[in-house]
Amino acid sequence: MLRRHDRNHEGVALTANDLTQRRGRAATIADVAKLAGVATSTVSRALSNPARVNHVTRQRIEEAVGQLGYVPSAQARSLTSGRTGVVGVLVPDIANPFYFDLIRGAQRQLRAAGYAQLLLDTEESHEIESSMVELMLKNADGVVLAASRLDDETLTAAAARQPLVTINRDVPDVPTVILDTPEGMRQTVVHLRSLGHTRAVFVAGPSGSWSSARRWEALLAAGEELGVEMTMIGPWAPTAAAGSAAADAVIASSATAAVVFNDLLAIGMLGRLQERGVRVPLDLSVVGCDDIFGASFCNPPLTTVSAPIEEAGRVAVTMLLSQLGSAGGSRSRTVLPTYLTTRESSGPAPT
Amino acid sequence: MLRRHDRNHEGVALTANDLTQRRGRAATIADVAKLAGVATSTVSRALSNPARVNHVTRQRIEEAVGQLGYVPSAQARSLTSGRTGVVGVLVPDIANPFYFDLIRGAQRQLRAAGYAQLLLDTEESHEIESSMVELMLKNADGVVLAASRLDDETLTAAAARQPLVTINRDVPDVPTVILDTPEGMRQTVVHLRSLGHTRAVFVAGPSGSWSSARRWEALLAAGEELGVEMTMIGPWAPTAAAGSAAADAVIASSATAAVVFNDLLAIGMLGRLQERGVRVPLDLSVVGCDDIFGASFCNPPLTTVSAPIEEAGRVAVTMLLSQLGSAGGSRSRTVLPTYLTTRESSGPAPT
DNA sequence: CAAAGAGCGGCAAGCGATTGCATAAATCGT
DNA sequence: ACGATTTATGCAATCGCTTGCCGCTCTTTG
Repeated sequence: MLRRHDRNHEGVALTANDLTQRRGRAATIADVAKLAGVATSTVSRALSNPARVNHVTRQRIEEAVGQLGYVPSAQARSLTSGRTGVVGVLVPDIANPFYFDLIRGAQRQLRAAGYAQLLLDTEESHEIESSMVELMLKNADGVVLAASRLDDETLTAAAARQPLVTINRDVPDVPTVILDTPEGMRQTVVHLRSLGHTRAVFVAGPSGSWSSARRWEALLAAGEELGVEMTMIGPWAPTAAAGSAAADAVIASSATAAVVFNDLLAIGMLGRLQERGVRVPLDLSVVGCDDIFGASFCNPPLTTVSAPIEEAGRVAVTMLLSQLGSAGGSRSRTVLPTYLTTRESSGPAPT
Repeated sequence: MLRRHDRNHEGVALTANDLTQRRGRAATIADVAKLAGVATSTVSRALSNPARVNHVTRQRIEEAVGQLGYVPSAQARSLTSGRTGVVGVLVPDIANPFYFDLIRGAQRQLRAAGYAQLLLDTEESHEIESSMVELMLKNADGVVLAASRLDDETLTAAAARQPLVTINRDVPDVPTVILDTPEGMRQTVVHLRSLGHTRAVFVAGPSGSWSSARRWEALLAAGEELGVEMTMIGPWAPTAAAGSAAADAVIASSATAAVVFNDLLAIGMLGRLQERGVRVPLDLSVVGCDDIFGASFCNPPLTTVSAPIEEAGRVAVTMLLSQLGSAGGSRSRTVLPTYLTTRESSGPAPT
């Protein structure tokens, strides 16, 4: 009894003190323990495993937590638990709308699972990406790599050391979610052919891009099969600004249709084409890829290969989390379908 | 001599062992120390304060680091140092293009200073935002709050406890960067008046939005001064989807011009207006706000109030970092200018 | 040549939490 | 009524790293 009384007494004293915001640092678990008159271990348990602690004690602790505005330090916690509660999401360029939806999808899923998203921009750089992946090894529970620039071995090695999922990058032994743009590309060629086009040009993305290479392959194959002569120009950076240069190059070619690496580039081209007096789709058909924000309301609205980007982000995270939970052994390759969305930037080939 | 030899010997043995990736967990500072034959403290210093360690020793340590692929744990490091190297950036909706540039600006500046960006989506929710701010208190070195939904007291209290900068939210004692949209709004009214408009409607944003309220105030004042009758409709969510409903409401009004809370909403309206056969700008002028990605190439290109959003992100981070460095006492309120960018969605009032 | 530095490196005490083990009290079984 | 459980809590080690303080070895210096 006496002891209990003492505790309360002490508690009251502390309360007054602490409610003035304890000049200095934030409350620690020790402060809570002292206020509640228990050991830190009890506080810890009350918070993470309530069943292990007596009803009354827990209540006292909760009250103390409230009074002090105590928030456990994720840092300290992760030190012992080994888990950080953070997942790194690496994208080549946050400003690219393509990644917006991806980021959002990932964020949604992550939030739902109680994880925080550490968003990192690799600035399209191999080196930055590499060092960031290295960093995440110790400082995140897992990594989602969108459109990685790393080579196969590095990727495989990284995946062996930590939970990792790539998006749009297919390497053996590395879990991945793929947007099946080749199928979309095939549909594109079918579409163009049916409109009478026989000479088309592929406006390529960055030279290191896995996606760009895949798209070109698919285009080439479909073109051969369907009788559309495909040529490639590029590479270009996947930005609207690069679109101007690309537009000029397309005009210089003799193609009647341009299949563009992605919508950003395509939208950039649209502006320049208008400047140069090229009417889309009358003089030239333009098909983009990704169906990003903006593709539906640009002028003219862009025919493009639609991809379930947000879903890709969600799925990637889900795969990652399943890796985290059960040690390995879940599906490790997901292919998401894409399809052509025809809008007004494609039309009959000029005669 | 003998001791030194022993160390080397031990080192060699370890090397062979460790190069096989030490089945199990990643290398710690202790592993490096052992391999290099020094104490952990020396390794720590070699890494964070090279001058404090002998040239030769340092080299040996660096070699060990390389062999083991050692990466310091940010968690453990932040435990002692108190700094996490992370800055939380809270935005209401990552999928809103307005925030893209802001995020990018913040990211750039953060990277340059060696910080990581923890991007959090508050989903336009007061509660989520509040709990996230609380979380950041312990788990980040500072917070950037974009378009906060929190009330003044909460914000003031939070700012008193941790480095914090708001964007587009002006509260006494809270460092902030403001996009001076009222000035842009004034310019908008001048522009519309000069085109002959005398009845305009303001399409309001979310009800809790500080920015929306400021814009309306400015519009009202300028309207009164310049002889433009302003009315307000709304509120609407700041999304393209909400634009349809807003468009219908605008059509129902008798206004000849609509000033829209932001571009997302405005772009959404454009589509619906076209559907309803309302020609922009012939029948109705539309002015947006923010000049986001898409505003320049939608149909018609949007007249809008341009704001240096990316710069706002950069400035916010800079202010935050200066708070972190020198304990307080730097400029705490930055106003960034905005101006009207006229494109094709505004024109003479219908007669 | 002894005293005083300067340069280097080690020891050990934390940082804030988690957790296996131990202990004490309460409950149970027979 | 007493040993066996069960329940509730405390103790202390530990996670990986930083840092103040101490001590040893050489140089300088008067």
